[in-house]
Amino acid sequence: MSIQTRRERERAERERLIVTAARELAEAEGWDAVTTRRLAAEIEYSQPVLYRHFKGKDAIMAAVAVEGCAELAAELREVRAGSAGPAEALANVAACYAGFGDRRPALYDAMFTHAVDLPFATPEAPAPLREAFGELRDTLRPFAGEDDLEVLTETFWSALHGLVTLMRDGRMRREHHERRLAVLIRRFSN
Amino acid sequence: MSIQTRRERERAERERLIVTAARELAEAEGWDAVTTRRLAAEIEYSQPVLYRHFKGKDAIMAAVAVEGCAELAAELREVRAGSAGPAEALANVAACYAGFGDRRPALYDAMFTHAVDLPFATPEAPAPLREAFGELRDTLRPFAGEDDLEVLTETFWSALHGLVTLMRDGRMRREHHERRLAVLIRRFSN
DNA sequence: CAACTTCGCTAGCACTGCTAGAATCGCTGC
DNA sequence: GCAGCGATTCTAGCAGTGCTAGCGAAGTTG
Repeated sequence: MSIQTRRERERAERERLIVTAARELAEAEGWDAVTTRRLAAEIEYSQPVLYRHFKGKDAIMAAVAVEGCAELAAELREVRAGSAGPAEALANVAACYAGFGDRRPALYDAMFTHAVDLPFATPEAPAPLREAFGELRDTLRPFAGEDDLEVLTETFWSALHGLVTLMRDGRMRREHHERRLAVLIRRFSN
Repeated sequence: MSIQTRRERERAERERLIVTAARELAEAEGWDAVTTRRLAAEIEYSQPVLYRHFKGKDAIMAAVAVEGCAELAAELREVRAGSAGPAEALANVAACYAGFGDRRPALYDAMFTHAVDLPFATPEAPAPLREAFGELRDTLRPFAGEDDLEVLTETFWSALHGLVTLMRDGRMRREHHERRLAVLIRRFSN
């Protein structure tokens, strides 16, 4: 069985190599720069190798997206844990989310902008996605009041998502970002 | 001057023809189907003609986006005018905005998702964009309280934008849409 | 009616995601 | 140690993309 396992290990390693290369290339030069040729050159294999691991470019992006969600979830968790009280947690988590989207636009796009056939709002969604959403939900729990927590979280998430994307594409003035965040938090914290 | 004006008129007509064809094709089959070849065939000219009118495909999308904004502004204005009181106006305008995005996904994408080099949050922004934003602003004015109206409007817009895009791409459950809208409106109406 | 200007078209470039089939590698049994 | 065999990787190519150089055919002007 040794040969078999070694092959599987190598295969898994190369799969990670692909995802990592795709992600780094995207973060450095944007997704437009991530062509199958370029990516193949980066991992020092030929193009068809990519297709032995993933169904296509979109599947690679989906893998990157899952990785990104895991990272986002970790960042949110840390920030939430380091906050003194629900109000501070809400503000910190919101700022953290927005900062993440702003700091890693390509990664954020793969996660939440690019149309990708990942199951999202279902039990079959990859764990990292559910964890990231769970962080938001736990942060909002103290502020739910009579609202359904799940629905409230989706709404708050929507607002954060809008803030990130509209600002990043230059549709809203960057210099108002902090004030918009403040407004959002104030409106959602009672 | 007659020949000159006739030529300009013909040129303007063809420009409208291009924009209309692009828009209809996009709404019918999505932006992926709007290739320069396909579009050229649709208007019964050859490809290079497109480039005598627009710098490239993005510029055509931008023109479609401006048209879409004019339409959105008109819809919002009508709905707002037909509302009895600020609270109803807020609910109606929000629902109208979301409905617009959901009903015309391709058009909405050109306006607010696709990266396009239109000036947005500046005085030089095309009138339709400013009008659409103005409708939102006027709707929110009664609820500004101590918040800056411009900032508040941007924040509310972000939330609506997030609701539309995240739901449309399947990242949030469609069946919660009404409840999310209700939560958003309640949180922003005091 | 000839010269000219303007304009749209044909043909083609460099690139994209993706894939069939050849070639090469490493493992296996003799 | 080596021939044969499978699995795997590569070469080469397809059909499509946005975009453009330069030719040819109009319509316009003297």
